[in-house]
Amino acid sequence: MNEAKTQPDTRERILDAAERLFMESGYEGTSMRMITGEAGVNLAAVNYHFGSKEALLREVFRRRLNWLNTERLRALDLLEQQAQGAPLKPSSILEAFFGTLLRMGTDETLGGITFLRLLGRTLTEPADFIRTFFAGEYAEVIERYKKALFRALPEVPPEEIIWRFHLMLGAMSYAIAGTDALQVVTGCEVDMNNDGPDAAAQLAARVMPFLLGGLRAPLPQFQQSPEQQNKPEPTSSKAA
Amino acid sequence: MNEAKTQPDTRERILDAAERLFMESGYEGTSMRMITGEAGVNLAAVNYHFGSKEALLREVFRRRLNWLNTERLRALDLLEQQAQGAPLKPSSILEAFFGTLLRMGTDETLGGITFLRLLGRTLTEPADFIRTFFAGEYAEVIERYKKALFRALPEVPPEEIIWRFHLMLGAMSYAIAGTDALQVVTGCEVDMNNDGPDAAAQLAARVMPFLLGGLRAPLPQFQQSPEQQNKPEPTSSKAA
DNA sequence: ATAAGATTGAAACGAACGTTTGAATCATTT
DNA sequence: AAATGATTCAAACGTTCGTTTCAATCTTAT
Repeated sequence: MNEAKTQPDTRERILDAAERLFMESGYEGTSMRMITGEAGVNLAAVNYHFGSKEALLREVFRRRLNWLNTERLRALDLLEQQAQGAPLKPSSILEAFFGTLLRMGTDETLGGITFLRLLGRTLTEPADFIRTFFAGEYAEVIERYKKALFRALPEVPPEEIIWRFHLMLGAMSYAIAGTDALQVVTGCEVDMNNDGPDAAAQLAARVMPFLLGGLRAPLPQFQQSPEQQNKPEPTSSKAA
Repeated sequence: MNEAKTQPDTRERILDAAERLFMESGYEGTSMRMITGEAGVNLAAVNYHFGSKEALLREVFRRRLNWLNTERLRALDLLEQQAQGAPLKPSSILEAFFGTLLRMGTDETLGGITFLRLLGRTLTEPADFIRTFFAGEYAEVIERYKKALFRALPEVPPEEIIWRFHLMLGAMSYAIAGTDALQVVTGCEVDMNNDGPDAAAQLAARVMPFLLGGLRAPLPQFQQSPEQQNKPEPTSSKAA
C-alpha cells in the first residue's frame, strides 16, 4: 500500500463532500448516505477510512486547521520579530489573525470559501464533542493572540479585551457563514453569494474596518470584575 | 373547551421545554422524546397540539417574536416621533434595536436569557424552513430599521450600512449565544455564565460600545456594487 | 346523569439513522 | 503464478427518529 499511484483518493473525495455538506446542512443534518452519495463511494467507506462520523468531522477540520494554526502563529511570530520587543499595533494583530483566515478563502486548495463558511457555522454547533474539539485545536493560537492584544492595549482591562475578541469572532463568523443565513434577514441586496476567489478579499475590505472600530471603541462607563462590584464612581478610563 | 380553568397548560410546558432544549442541543439534536420527557407530557402531545416538530419550533419563536417585533417597532416609532422628522442618531437606533432585545433577556416571562441564546444560535441553523421562517418574521422590522439607518448615515453607502448591520447582528448573536460555545475558545475567564437578570445588562454595557464603534468605523477605500464589475481602476470613492 | 368533545395514554408504524459484516475485488509482493 | 493485504461492495444489523392510531380519560354543556 503505497500512497503514490493512481489510487482513487477515496479519502479526499469523502473529506471534500463532507466539508461541503456539513457547511450546507450542518453536522446532524448531514447523513452518511448523503456524504458517500456525493463522494461517489460506498457507504461503508467512511467507517473504513475514518472510523465514525464524529471522527470524519474532526478530520475535515484537522485537514484545514493545521495550516491555519501554523500560519497564524507564523504571522504573529513575524510581527513580534519585526517589532523587536515593542507592543504590536492592534490593527496588525487583527490583520494577522483575520487576514490569515480570509486568505484561506481565496485558495481553493485550502478549502476556499466553503471551509470558511463551515468554520463560521460550526462554531455555534451545540454538540459537545464539537465544542471540546475546537477548544483543543484553538487553544494555543488564541492564547498567543490574546497575550499580544493585552500588550497592544495596556490601558484596556484584559477582561474587556477578551470580550471584544469574542465579539470580533462573532462578527467575522457571521460575515463568513451568513451568506444565506442572515442574508435573507438583511434583505439580500448584497453580493455575498460571490463564490469567486475575490469574495474573501471583498469580505476583508468590509469587515476589517468594522472590527477595528469595535476593538477601539470607548470603554463602557463602569466595568466591574465580578469580584469588585462595589466601585461607586465610574472612573471612565480611556480606550485606545 | 375554555382556555381558562385549571388546565395543565400542556402547551406551555411543551413550549418551555422545547425552548430550553432547542437552545441547548439545536433543532436536529433535540428529539420529540427529549421534549415530551422534560415537559412531563405524553409523546403524542406535541403532534396533537402543534401538528409537527417543525410547527413546534415555529411556535416557540412566534410566542416570543411577537413581543420583540412590536416592541422594536414601538421603540422606533417613539424615536421618530421625538425627532420630528429629523434623522435619528445612530446610537439611538442601535439602542432601540438591540436594547429591546437585551431587555427580553432580563424578563423571564419573555423567555429570559434562554430565548436570547436560542435566538442567537438558531440564526445560523442551516435548515431551510428555519431560514425562510425567520426571513418572514423579521422582514418588516429589519426594513424599518434599515431605512432609519440610511437616513441617520446619509454619507455612508446603503450597501455598506447593510453589511454593518449584518456584522452587528453577528457580534450580538455570538455575544448572546456563545456563552459556552466560544467561551471555551477565548479562555473562559469571563463570567458569561451569569444566568441572573443582570446578565443582559452587563451584556449591553459590553456590547453596545463595540457595535457603535464598528458602525461608525471609517469606510474601506474602494467599494464596488456587484453590477459594475468591469471597473478596471479602483476609482477609490470617498468614505465618510 | 348523560352525551359530546377535548385531551391524554400506551403502543406501534415505516423510514432513516450510524454502523457492522463477510465475501468480492484490486494492488502489490514473493 | 500464487499469495497477501488493502480496499470496495451489497446487504443487513439494531436503534432511534417523527408520526399515527385508537381506546381511555377528563371536561364541559345539556
